[in-house]
Amino acid sequence: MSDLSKLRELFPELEEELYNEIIQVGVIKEVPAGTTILQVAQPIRTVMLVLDGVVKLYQEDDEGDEYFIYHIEPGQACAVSMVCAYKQEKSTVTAKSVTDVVLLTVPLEYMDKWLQKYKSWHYFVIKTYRSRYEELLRTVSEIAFRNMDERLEFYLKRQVKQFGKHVKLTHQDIANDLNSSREVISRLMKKMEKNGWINIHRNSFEWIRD
Amino acid sequence: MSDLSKLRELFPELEEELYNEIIQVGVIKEVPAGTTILQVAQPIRTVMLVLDGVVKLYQEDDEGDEYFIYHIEPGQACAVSMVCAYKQEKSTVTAKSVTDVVLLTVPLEYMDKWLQKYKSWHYFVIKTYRSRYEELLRTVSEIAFRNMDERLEFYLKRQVKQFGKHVKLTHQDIANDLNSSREVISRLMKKMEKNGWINIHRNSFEWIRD
DNA sequence: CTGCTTATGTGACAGGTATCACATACCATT
DNA sequence: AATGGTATGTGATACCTGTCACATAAGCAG
Repeated sequence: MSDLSKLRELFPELEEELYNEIIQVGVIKEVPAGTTILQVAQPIRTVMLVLDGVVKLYQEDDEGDEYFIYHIEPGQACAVSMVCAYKQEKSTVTAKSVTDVVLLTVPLEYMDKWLQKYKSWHYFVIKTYRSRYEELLRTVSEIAFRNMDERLEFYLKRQVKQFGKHVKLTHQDIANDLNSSREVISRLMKKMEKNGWINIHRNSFEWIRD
Repeated sequence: MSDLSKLRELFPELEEELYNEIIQVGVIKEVPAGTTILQVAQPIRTVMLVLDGVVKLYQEDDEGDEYFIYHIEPGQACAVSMVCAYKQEKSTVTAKSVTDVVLLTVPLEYMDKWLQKYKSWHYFVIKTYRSRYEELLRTVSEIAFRNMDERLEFYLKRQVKQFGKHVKLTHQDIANDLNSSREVISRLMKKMEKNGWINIHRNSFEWIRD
């Protein structure tokens, strides 16, 4: 399949002329699983569209602790790379490929140019911010109000939704994403297994409820 | 001062024709301090621009617990009321007037109409989302990584920045905003007073450091 | 099969914070 | 000045979760 038709399929809301521009100036990047794609601390000079694979976004603090925020899927753009275009705050957001990923990177100057030129791009940018804003609100609510067991459940469900009932993550991975510790996660997951919610395997778990 | 010139002053980036439209279709609402202005749970049919006073945005959960997110000042719009235009998720965001507030409310249908018609409105909407998105990221980072003493410091500094060195809030108010309890806040503030950061008064405190 | 590496299980303990109980202090009103 | 209502101070206690120590189990390489 050509890049053009793939773009059309993944981003169906854009204008025909814009597809052509994207193809012309965009650079396809293939990134293996586990690569750090961007960090807010470093100035970013490109906007990224995800064509294939899953990218994970998380906050990182000074001591290297992480907190999982959300996934970016094919057909979505990285709101952070759009934010970075402008002023840079201290918050250290990091994007990492969870699977092998295919990105389309566009130099930042086109971001503004296209905002001037294409209505569809405008809507796309607004849509991206809007949905990410909502997602962040939900995350705030989770951390602010819920205990670890509830947050773990919410987290696991998100992973299952993204990757299917059989999710390949160690307890340590999960603990990192929730800024918790392995032992806590192991204990809570054991409890979930006893309650018949999941099966625990080595390096993975399986959601067997709902 | 006329509404028009006030608009121009507060929202200097908009187009002349748009100012006129806003004046024509917008409704000025004066809201006393302490009023709940919007809740995501209820469908919202207007976009709100703040002309005067301070609006506070916070998350609320089922049991009525709150978590302070950010302030909306004159010259800013409520990103939530823009989000609400579209799909509605479970998260219950509430906006409340902290001081007496003057709002300009615009029926939601103009949101889209103006996006079609005015470039400046597009930029304004994007700017609003972008800055709120950044703010939310910082909030996530605070709750995820910091203990109550650090979050309290961050919170108090924001209040000081917004209202000046002398802030009128009881310990109970603060505890509500941070989803903590009065006793905890009292103890931590006592410690801050001992360290020479603040003076504690009845119903208020005073920032005396930095 | 054996041993090595990594993942998971589990008890003991510690620190942070929520909760309860109650004391004290401040302010407005009479 | 006395009273009542509200705000603040403070100890005791309990729960949640992070940490340490170590045991057990699963998979891989030889």
